[in-house]
Amino acid sequence: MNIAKTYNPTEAEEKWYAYWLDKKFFRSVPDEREPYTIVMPPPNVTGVLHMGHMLNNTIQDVLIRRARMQGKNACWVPGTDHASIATEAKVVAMLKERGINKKDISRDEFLAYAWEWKEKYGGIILKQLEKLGASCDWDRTRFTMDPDLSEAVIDTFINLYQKGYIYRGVRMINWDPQGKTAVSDEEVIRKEVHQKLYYIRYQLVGSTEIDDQNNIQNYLVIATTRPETIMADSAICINPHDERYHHLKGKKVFIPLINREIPVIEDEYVEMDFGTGCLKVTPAHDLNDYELGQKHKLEVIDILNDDGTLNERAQILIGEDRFAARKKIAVLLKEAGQLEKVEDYKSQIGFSERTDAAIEPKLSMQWFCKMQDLAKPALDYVLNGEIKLIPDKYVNTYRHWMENVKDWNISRQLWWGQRIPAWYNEQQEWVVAKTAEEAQLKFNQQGKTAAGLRQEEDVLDTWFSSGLWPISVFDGFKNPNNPDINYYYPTNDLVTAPEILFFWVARMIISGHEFRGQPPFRNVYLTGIVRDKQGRKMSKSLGNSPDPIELMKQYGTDGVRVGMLLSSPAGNDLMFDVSYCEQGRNFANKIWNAFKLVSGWEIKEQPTNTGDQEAIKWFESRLNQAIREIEDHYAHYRLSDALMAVYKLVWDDFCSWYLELIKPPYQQPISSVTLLQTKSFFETLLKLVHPFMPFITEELWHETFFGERAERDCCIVAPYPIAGNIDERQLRNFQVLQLVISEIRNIRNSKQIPQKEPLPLAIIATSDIDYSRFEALVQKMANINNIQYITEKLGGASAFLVGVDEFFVNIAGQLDPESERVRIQKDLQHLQGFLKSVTTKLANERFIQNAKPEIVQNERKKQVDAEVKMRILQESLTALDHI
RNA sequence: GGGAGCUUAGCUCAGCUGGUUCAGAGCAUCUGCCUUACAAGCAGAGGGUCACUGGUUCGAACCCAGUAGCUCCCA
Repeated sequence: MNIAKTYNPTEAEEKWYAYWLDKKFFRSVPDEREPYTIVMPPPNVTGVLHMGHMLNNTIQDVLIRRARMQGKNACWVPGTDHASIATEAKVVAMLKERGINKKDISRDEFLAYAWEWKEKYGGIILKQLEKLGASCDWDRTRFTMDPDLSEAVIDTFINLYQKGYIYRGVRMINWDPQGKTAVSDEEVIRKEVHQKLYYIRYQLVGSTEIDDQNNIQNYLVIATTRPETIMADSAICINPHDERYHHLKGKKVFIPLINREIPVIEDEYVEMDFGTGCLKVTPAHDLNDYELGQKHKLEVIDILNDDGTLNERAQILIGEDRFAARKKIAVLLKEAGQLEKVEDYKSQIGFSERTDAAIEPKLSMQWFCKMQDLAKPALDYVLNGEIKLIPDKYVNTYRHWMENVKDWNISRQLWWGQRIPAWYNEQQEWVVAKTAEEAQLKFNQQGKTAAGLRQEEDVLDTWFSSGLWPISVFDGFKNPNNPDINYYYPTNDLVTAPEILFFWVARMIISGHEFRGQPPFRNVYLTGIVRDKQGRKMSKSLGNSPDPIELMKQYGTDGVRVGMLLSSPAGNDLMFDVSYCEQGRNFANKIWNAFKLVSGWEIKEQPTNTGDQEAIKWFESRLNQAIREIEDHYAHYRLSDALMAVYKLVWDDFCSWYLELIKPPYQQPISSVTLLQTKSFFETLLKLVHPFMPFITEELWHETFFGERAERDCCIVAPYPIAGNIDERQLRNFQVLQLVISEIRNIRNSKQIPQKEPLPLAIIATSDIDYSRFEALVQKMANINNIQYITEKLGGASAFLVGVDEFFVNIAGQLDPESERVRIQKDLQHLQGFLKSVTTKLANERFIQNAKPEIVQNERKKQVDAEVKMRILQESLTALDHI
């Protein structure tokens, strides 16, 4: 048999991925089988594969491959999303490099460049997923801006508008002055920032006042982190209960530098112990102030331009950037004697997820989606278990969010994306319509002019389109009754990150309910965040993320997949370290070598011997037992546990025990019956391993050792193993046998007896185990040359106890009675403690009364067992005295 | 400030409905082996006050309360 010494992943990976594609194993079309569907969370079209994708897509591939092998019609839909802000930023950057300014070109020209960019770079991440072995149905690849999907977005917008969910309004929004667009609350990242708190004097209008200390008080002091916004102040607010400021009630003050008059108002909103207790109210530039302003009907003065510079309403520092203005105004205030002091101050500031610019609260006309009514049924799906979150600790988080949901700002001041289907006339009146013609018609119907018709400039938030993903990928909007959507929807599992539970998952559930009356999926598996060894999130800026493609080159794709999964329980962060991949690679190598061993055996037509029979009988049961365990792990989405169970089954049970048990002596043939059995075991193992390690399993599957394979006889579609009968007695006997062998090896080890030197074994068997059937196995595994059954203790031998049977290894004078005694006494002591705890328990009446009968029964059995063992050990101790 | 969660071996994590002296796995470590499948390996071994303090219970890693430390989400 000509087989390489170690497994060569690269070759196998290319070969089999191409083969699978060629044979269309990933392709899914509706048929009579049970469907199993996953829609891939569409990665950002600007993205390149990172460790998070690796984890996420490995999990999806494991699930989909297992389902496929289980005979389900497995469909995994891949795709990308158009990522408005990120892509637009990339395109703007590309144009800049070519010397083109976005301002100088038309929307259509810009979009042409954007599509050019998308065609060129947009497919990278999907190609990379192929390397990972992702068995997606690539024929179904979708992009959120594909014509059909875009149309679905537009239709949905119109539909929601007609139902009254979408409205237009001036709101305080999160403005990204760098991206020059609004971003949703979820796209704002809060960070703690060191700032300064400026204490500024506002001169009172008119009379002077005398304070408690008889000082003339002709000003008040406010504390703010944003002195550059004082020009936008509409009022000063005090708490009505604040006795320090009763004298200010009904007064007016001058804004420093510009000397505009503003009133002092009262509201309990003001915290008396924060700052000075006087709050400047700036409705245009702070959310809370805006609400306060609404309540008190204050003037709204917006002094900022879209790019974050001050406008003419500021009166001073016009054209300066907000941060430059802050520094300058501090100087101006100081010069004017209005700056009392400056303190250091730490606070949370929002930053744009995309551009990292400090978010500016800004009043703006935006499109909103009312969420409260939509959220209700979406919450219920999760609360009543129709959709399961895994792990379920996220149910609470989800509920909290859904119960306190705020209206969703769906408009973005960008060009790349689906343009909002709203139309304005020259009067700034507007209608919602799919086309210009329809808009015109609508204006006319309303008796309004359609003159100067122009479409809304803004596009819709990307999440608006990805929220439709599970329906739109199956064309469920235009053709709500098409065979695909009817067959695949609702999908089964969604695998995604907890960070986008609300961004995305909640919105898919909302759309699912709204447009199909059904949830989009049954289970949401939330993966953790991939972190580095020190627990830091992997990021480009830290440079602590390994390149996945490099990793796969180095450890093999199978190795990396195993590495990713080994320590990633659902919802828990994964402290990634390459050593996991190493472990994965080693596992691949182990399987490879096991195959090398088995495939190299000479066969002889001869009956199996007893040892082989027992080993086969045992492994068969062990295998079935393991299959059940693995099933249970899968059923609970404990993928790393399922993998570990497979790992141990292959490495420990199959390689370390089974193969060693049946391994013929050097250059001796093996019985054909045993080999046939082993071959079948091996195939079963390959199938169990396949979802985790698709490549090496497929490679070995086609080795001629397993016989000729038909063209479509591949591991990827081989029927997934189903657990058969388990012979409990055989498993128990083997546990004893393994302990015996282990004890003998231990004696050999501690006594420094060479491996090659055979030893004799004597047994006092009082249990019901028929050791004669296992003689050959013990001899082989522990290098025993002679087994005797005795009834009297064997003096001068090293003795040990397994269960209630006693074993003696004659180590020819090497026995050290003293250390034996110590060992036995240690055992005895242990048993004494054990027995004591059992007997006190049994002596306790309340235990007998309260504990379940089987527990009591078990305690009695423990008592008897311990007593028997102690008697035997005691006898051994006296026997030692007679040497 | 509000909410959720975590703390078990050197590391990463299991431990379901309290019931073996229940403390477990993988990796790492140590010892001995180049034994014809595999040194990317084989055979053994050591290692923990289950964060802390109380309580409930016949019985607590598990239930309850408090304390400390950490993480995440929201404001």
